[in-house]
Amino acid sequence: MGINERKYREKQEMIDLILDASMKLIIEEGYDNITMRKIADKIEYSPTTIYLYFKDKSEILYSLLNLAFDKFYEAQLGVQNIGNPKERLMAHGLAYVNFAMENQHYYDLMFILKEPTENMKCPDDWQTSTRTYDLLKTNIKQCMDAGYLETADLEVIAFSLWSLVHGIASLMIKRGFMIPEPFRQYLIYNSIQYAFKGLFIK
Amino acid sequence: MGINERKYREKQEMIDLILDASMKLIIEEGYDNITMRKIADKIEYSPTTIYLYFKDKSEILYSLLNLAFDKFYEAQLGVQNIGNPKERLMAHGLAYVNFAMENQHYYDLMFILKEPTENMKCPDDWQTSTRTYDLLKTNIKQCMDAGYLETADLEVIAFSLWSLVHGIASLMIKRGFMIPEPFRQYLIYNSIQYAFKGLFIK
Amino acid sequence: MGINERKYREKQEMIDLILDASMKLIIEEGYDNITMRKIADKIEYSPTTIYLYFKDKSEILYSLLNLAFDKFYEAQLGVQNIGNPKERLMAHGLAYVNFAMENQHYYDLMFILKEPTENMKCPDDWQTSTRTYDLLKTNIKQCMDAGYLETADLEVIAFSLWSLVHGIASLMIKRGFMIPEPFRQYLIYNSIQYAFKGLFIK
Amino acid sequence: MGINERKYREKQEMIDLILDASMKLIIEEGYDNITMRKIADKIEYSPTTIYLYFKDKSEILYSLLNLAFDKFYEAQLGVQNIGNPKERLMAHGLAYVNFAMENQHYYDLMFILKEPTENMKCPDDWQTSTRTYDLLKTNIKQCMDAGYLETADLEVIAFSLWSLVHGIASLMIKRGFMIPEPFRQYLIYNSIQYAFKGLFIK
DNA sequence: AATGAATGAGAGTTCATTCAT
DNA sequence: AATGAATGAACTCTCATTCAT
Repeated sequence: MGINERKYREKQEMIDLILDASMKLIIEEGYDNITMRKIADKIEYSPTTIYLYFKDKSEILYSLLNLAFDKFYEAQLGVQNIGNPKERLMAHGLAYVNFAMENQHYYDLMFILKEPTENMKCPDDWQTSTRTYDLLKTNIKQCMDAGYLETADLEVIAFSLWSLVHGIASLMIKRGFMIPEPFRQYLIYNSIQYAFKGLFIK
Repeated sequence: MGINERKYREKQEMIDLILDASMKLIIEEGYDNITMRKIADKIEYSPTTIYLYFKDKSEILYSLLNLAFDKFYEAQLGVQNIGNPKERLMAHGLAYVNFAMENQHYYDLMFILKEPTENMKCPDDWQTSTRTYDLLKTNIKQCMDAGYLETADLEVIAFSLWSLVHGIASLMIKRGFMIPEPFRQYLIYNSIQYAFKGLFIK
Repeated sequence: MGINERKYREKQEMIDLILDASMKLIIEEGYDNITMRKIADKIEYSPTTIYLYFKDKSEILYSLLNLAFDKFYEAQLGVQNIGNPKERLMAHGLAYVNFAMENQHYYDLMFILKEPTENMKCPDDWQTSTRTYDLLKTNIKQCMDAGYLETADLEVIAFSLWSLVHGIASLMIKRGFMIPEPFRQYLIYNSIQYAFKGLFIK
Repeated sequence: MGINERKYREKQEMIDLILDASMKLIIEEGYDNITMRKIADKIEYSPTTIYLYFKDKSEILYSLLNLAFDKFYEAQLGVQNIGNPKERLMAHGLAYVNFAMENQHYYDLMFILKEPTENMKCPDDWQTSTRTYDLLKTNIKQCMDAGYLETADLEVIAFSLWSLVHGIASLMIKRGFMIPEPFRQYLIYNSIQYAFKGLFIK
């Protein structure tokens, strides 16, 4: 049992090593400049070795994407223990953008880059990505029920809010480098405040 | 003079020919499936010829980007003759998203894809892209002055609104295919309405 | 002694297992699509294990070849109990082609494919393959002695007959798929008849 | 015109160069040990260059095959001016085997190796290979008409004769190295004589 | 006896680019 | 002005094989 466990652990470590290296490469050289050889170089193994742990390149990228969605989902769960629905919804928005800013490359992978999702063959895993959207809808629904938001089509409100935070996040990721730091935070925080504030009716 | 003019004109025509073909290829096969050979095939010249008009591949993409920004700017100018600032601002938002939806590949080029802007060496051309942002700010300012919007930091409002429309546009471009058509338009229109409505105070 | 015997028997079983799997693979996927990994998969052992029983891949193929020659020889022995030399010789020819048709991959291995024999290092085992030729010569000799065949150089007659049946067999194996089944049998049988008939003088 | 002609000629020369090198490689290292890189090395060009003249590897092999069939057909045409049908038919058989012996690797390509024909996508070119068979049938038919051969199913006789010469040829190619030279010729010639002689009725 | 881990060598192919003409 | 010819560098992936355990 001990032996199998160790082997399993070692296998997992190798997988993580490869995924880590791949992610770093994406960060350093961009999504479509990663090659099997570069990954191999980074982990100091031969390219062949990677194929012992991943069927092919797309499986690596797919794993990376799933990892990102998991991290993402967990980051959002953090706000769910806020009792007041209004505060919770606002916190949710902020958490969304904060996650994006702190994990820009994961966010890129999930919501900006085109290829990863295009190359994904098994879209049954889309649930991984809709989980979070459902969370948002729940929070909005509770705001509506508690009278914080005007009664309206839930889909519209949800898409509206998602667009807002996604817009902020992706603009910041793509253009943020042009905005000096203290101001960047200010802009993020107040934009969310400003837009959300308008929506609440009490 | 006549000769030089003709030569200049011919050179311009060739440049346009190449850019047109490149854009078509992007539309047909996606940004990173364009190759010099494919461009050459499309214009029915040899690959070598392209190098007489463009230093290298990235210069083509850079030109394409500038072209996109021009088209984009012009599309937005269309709403400027609306007299009422509130209506004008709302129309601006809609025009933004509509342009994005109707010119998804241009929009991609400008605001979503990573490489084109990364490979761009001379960012002094950023002005091309800020022109449009200035337009937005002007419209917001006039709304504020006319009492339609609460007085607040112009930068915050502008970024907030840009985020919203950019969010809508980019989500639709990346995920829109999952949403059936009549509902897509409904979602776009009402999301904008919903978010903007909250901001106006009269 | 018992222990050693058991070990020897086990070793033999493993060798057979590997050879069986290899032959099946040849049949299923063709001679040069066999890989050590596929053999290993088929026998549900690791690729490494195979190397405990065979020096390398070519040794497997060599063993397979020997196996084929044995099977081949035995198949021909079947006609030896026919008393009449003329009938026996004709039966021999038919048996030859029938074996080839029913064991196309073995036949391929022995007489058509190039690599197996080329890679074979120890051609002292050629005797395995000449055994059968000797059988043919014996049968021809007896036909000559019994006055069924004109007296002539035995080597010439033997080579002539071998050529005929080998020609039929290999053409059928390589091109047979183009000939619809009932006609294929007809062609095989009658070609042999036709050619042999000419040779017999009574 | 002169220029185009020269270019065309140079292109042809390059194609021939590649085909020659490929054929030599097949001779030296066997059909499935040829690689694009080895061909490139042999002609002292880069691998990429080959792709300027051939779509891919299989196109090279396909060309080689066609070349072989052409050569083969022409070799047989040589006997057609022999007036007497019987002599012509016998000469045909000899010419067949002689071609095979003198162009063993072409013969291999056409009639022995499995892959080339398997990998060929466009079997509409099979006519190239049936041309020769038709020639054989014509000669047989004329022998029958002239009373040299018993009246029988033409398909049977043709297949019978083809099998004979193909058998001789392929055995010689595969096993010929074991037979010392003066005897090899003797064997070939007399086997054909022996087998044919039996068939003729006058 | 058996294997998991690892690898070097090599496969076919594509790309942006250059050079001589 | 235009191009045909050529290439180096790179790509993903597969194979037989070995070594330590």
